[in-house]
Amino acid sequence: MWKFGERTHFIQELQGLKEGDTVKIAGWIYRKSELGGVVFLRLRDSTGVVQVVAKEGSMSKEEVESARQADIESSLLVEGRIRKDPRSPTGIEILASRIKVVGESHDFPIKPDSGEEFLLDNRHLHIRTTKMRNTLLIRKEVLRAAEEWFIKNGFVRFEGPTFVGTAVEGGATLFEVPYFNKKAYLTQSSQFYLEAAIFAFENVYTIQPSFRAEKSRTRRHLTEFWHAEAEMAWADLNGMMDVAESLTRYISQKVVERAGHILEALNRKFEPPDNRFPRITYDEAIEIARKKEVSIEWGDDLGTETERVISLEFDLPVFITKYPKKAKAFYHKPDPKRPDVVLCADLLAPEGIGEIIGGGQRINSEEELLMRLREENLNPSNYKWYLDLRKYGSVPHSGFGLGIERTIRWIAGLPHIRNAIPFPRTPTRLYP
RNA sequence: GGCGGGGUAGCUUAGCCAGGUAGAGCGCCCGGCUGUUAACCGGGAGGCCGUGGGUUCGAAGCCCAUCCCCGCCGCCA
Repeated sequence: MWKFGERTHFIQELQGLKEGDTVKIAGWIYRKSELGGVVFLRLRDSTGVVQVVAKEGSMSKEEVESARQADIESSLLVEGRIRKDPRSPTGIEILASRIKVVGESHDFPIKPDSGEEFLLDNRHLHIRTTKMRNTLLIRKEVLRAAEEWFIKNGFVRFEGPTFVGTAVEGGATLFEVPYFNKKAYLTQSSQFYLEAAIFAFENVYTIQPSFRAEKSRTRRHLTEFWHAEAEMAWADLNGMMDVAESLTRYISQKVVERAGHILEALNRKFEPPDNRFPRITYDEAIEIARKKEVSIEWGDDLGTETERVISLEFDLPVFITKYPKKAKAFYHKPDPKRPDVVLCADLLAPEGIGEIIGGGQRINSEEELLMRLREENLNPSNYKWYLDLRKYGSVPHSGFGLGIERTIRWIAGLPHIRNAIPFPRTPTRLYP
């Protein structure tokens, strides 16, 4: 790890040292307790926490006093000797010979009993706390594992634009932004662009933010969320589910493998799914829901209640396939054997978390696509380039989008999706 | 868009139903303590009870309006 400034060791590296070794460490005051002439500082850096002891004998009275004046989150440079002492929280501590306050901090606002809204207003400071750092380290591993799976499986990374001219899905809510003398929108999915990319690279993926201007005040919605999307040439619905399942399993296994200790620190007992994910049809889902006395009409989209009831029936993530055509967006390919349903699949995470993946097989014939656009009262001229993709060597293809924050929420067991992202954006939150 | 809950000290909140001088814990400030672990002990400061109006001798509490926040449903990842 790169070291800058005067420090000789990261805190994690201290464990291997001998009693009496001289070190210079740098960090922020995590906790402080004073007792007469002794000041105990627990100093945190990005690798851990260690107790620093400031007392007369190894420091002047004035230096001890200046350590006493330093409050929580002050940044310090500490020079001292290693001491092994069972009274220290980690069994090791530093008897300071010099403490330099680099940046003062007075009355740090984040306190143990701070409320949710206060913490969100102070998110720029809250991310320093143990719980937030641990949560964001899980996020890091989820993103890393996702990227890694795609690379290992030969997918080509491809980015769609953030500014777009038209909606991907008719009806979905877009953020409008001024674009010189035109109107532009923030992308809500890169799907269409990935569909263009398969003709060049076959199997492609992207991991980038998507934006939805829905006033959804729930624990599973953000207006800006990170979206891992994949699109595969020649893949049918089952091929798509194989990819989605392999990716999801890989992410959950790698997070446990690399950050299992962090999940433990978050008090999360998480078993990565081992077995093959069940795949049930919409029709079967309706049956299960009705047995659990959820009233639902065939043709309705599955509500949150239905999804929860179904996901609680399985210990594993479960795919629900073949929804009624009218419940899904126009680009889903109707089942040739049964045209009132489409070849789509949603993946529901266990524990009532709900949908983390949505996808399916796309219509690959221009005629069929035009027909569906007209059925949905959409203007084909708005989809000119998308229709073009069906004119020049079209192939069967499928794809899906995975919600990164929803996946993090599931794996880390978070009550709310907003803690799965450093600076959440919701209908009411644009600060900090 | 529909339904429900809530705004009281820097933070977390009690008090509201049954109107009568606004209370606690934490934090903060001062003092004490040479082994603290979210230290402990003593003292202190800090509130137009979201905002505007009404009822009343008297409103944090009742009534009306309004702003803001949170959750659930819908929509979705």
